[in-house]
Amino acid sequence: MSEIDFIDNTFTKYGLKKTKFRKELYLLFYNSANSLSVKFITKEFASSVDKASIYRALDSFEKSGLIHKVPDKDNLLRYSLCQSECKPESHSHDHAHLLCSKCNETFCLNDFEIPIIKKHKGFIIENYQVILEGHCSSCQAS
Amino acid sequence: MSEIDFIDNTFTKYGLKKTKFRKELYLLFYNSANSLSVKFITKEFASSVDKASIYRALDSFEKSGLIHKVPDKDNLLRYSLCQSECKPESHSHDHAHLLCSKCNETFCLNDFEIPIIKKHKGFIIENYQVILEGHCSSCQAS
DNA sequence: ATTTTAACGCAATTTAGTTGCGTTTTATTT
DNA sequence: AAATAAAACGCAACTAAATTGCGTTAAAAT
Repeated sequence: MSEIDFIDNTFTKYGLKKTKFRKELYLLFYNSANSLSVKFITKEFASSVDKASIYRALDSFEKSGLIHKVPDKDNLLRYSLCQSECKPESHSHDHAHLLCSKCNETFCLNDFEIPIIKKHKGFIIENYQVILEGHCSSCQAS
Repeated sequence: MSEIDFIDNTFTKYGLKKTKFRKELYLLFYNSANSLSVKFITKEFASSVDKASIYRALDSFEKSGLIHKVPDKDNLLRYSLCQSECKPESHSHDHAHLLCSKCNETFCLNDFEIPIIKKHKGFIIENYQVILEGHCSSCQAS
């Protein structure tokens, strides 16, 4: 199945309209190894797409379970493609994220193993995330 | 050593001026089990202190190593008293935080054990945090 | 007591993100 | 294929968090 077909099927599956912009946006996530910040996405679509449309698209993608929020060094909105099969209202992303303090990128470390904990000192834990702060491979030279 | 003396010594140690507001602010952290949001702090000082002063105080406290940022459910600024001895530019908070999805509070779980990892797939990890999402004890009844 | 410096209040500004609304485009139904 | 319904769009206005400039006040050092 080609990328285009995959995106087409996915949009149909989640009842998303296939507009030029939204397909391109999803493709951007699909072809990106890392997470995408709103700033990056905005630049990518330059003046061709309004920011309101970008925010609304990201929001509906997230609600559909296509992408998920990831932590950002500056506390801004940042999203990453869902690897596992996510459904609306049941995102499950028990993998670690690395925030590079040099390039400010966020990387998903899908193979980072985390022990599953469900209770701790009276707290009921439903979901958790591990944020690693450091330097990514590209930023270690400088 | 009384609280007051402790705060006095700490302020001297880090070259912070002992103003009424800043001493009260630090005391607020000192007497609080949990983290404090800017909204809470603002309410606490009502109209007596300007928000600019609050933000500046928090910033200088953080730079001095007295408090550290903690994650917030709504991505807002939130701080917690440093437990270990932190120095400017070398905060180290390898403990977990629990974000309660009902009351939106953030709790530091200082006794939550995390295995120390320093390298992973080319990444150099300097610091990390674990964010647990769930319900705190007070919010389980409802 | 004087000077220096950090902290202050107030107001204006910046920036991320949201909302309202009329229009366009996609999907559905006839 | 044409008409209708529904989602997505652009534009502009708006909200709220956080920051900054600046003249004034208060604490620390001389």
